[in-house]
Amino acid sequence: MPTPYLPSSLPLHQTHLPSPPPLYHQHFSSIRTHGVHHKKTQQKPLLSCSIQPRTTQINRTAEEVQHPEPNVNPRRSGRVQVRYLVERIRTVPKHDRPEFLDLLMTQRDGGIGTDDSLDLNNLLMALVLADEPDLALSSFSSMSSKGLLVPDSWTYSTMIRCYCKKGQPDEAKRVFDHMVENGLSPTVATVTELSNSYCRKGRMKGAFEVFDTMVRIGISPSVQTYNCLVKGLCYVGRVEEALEMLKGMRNGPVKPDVYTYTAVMDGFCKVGRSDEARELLEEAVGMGLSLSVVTYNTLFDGYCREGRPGKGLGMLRQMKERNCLPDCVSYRTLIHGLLKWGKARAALRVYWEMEDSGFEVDERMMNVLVRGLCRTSLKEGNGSDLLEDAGQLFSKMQIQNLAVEDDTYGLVISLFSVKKKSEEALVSVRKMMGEGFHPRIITLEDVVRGLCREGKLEKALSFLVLMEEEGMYPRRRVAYNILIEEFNRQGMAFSACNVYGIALKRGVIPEKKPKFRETEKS
DNA sequence: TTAGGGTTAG
Repeated sequence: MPTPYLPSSLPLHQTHLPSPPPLYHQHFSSIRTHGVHHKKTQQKPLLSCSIQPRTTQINRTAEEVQHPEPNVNPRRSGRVQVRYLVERIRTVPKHDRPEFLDLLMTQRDGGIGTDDSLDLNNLLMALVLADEPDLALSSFSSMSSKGLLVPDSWTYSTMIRCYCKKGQPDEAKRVFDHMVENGLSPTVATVTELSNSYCRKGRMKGAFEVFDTMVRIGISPSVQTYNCLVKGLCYVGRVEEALEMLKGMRNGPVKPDVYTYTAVMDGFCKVGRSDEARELLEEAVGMGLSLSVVTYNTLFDGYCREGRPGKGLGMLRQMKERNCLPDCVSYRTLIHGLLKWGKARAALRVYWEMEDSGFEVDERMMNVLVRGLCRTSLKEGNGSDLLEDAGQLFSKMQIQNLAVEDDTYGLVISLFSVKKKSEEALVSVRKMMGEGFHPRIITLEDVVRGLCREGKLEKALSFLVLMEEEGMYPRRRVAYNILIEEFNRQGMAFSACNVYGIALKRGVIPEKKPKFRETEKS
């Protein structure tokens, strides 16, 4: 397949410059209107002509009417024009954008309604910024093939960005090589992006090739360039090499910064070497770097993964002492980690702290937290004091209109049932079903058992019948057994008989039989 | 000239 960045009609010879012919260059920076156009427009280059005031323009498109001009005054300055174009592109629905571009390019004023010419490089850049790399590439092809645009350094850099954004480093590399062959020098940012595009795919060979080329052609790598490589090495598990690179940087001209340290630390954390990551953190402090919250968060995650969330908790204190404020991610990471390792109480304390610090706790987090509290409380048995906390959070979710997930409902209902709060359990079952969830059988059995334990046998029975009618009860026999057993235990043999009869009537033969005591039998 | 590159969670 031909690559769109080099259309066959592209006047390549003209780009073989170190320095372009003067006349050409004149056009280059402003209008980029080359090739032969319609006779009518030859006097005025297609895209650079000035136009009449906007009021006299009759043929305004529907889009223009619908979307009033952004309040920007486009001047020739590239930055302003790019920003203006980005805003305009964003006002157009995605599927209308190709058509909108055609319009922009065919309108005599370049569609920007001012005296300024439309700089096609700006347009391409605007497309990239509006997250339209494909459109930028196809526009580039058609511009080139129509002879409207002869690419310069900036055009190529924009193309490189497009391909990187699309996750196509090889395509980007081809543009880069083409630039190098033609003596055009991309900036260090562009080359870094290219190298990073390889890193993100774990293709370190490609990344280092780009790095070598940049050094060869005299572009000095920046700290960002190194950081991308460091991160790439970690990504493919080559953490030792990443560490070596960091050490090399300490003695080299480009010193490591907090990003470098964080990247290597993350690498170590991801392979279960959080303690070494911690050592790096201290080393960074020793170098006078001021740590970011991300650095700490990385370590929190590492400790939590390793099953040592308590270590993370200690670091939370330390970071505050060092005047680094925790953020949402810090709290979320720790809460998740603590819950994962069964430290529900500690998680709850972190949650309170998070709330006190003014952070919003999202739906998912609340669900996870409530479930964690319920699980721990159920495990701890009767002595557990967590029911109250779980209940409080659960009602808070409802007050705040946060969606309760079905598993959360299930655990809360079980906990209510076990803790002799059957009425609450019933309310929640109703609510859960009202939201279209189907309680699990085990949940329903917990409810029945709970009602029995509280002596609400009639209620248990009618609950059972109701659930059956709702089609919720495939394992009915178990529930009837629970009821019969409970009636037996309480010496209510006639009620047990009653249940047994109902079960039979409904086509279930319970394993448990009503038990009459001696006195009752006689 | 103009834009643009690097760090954290589930």
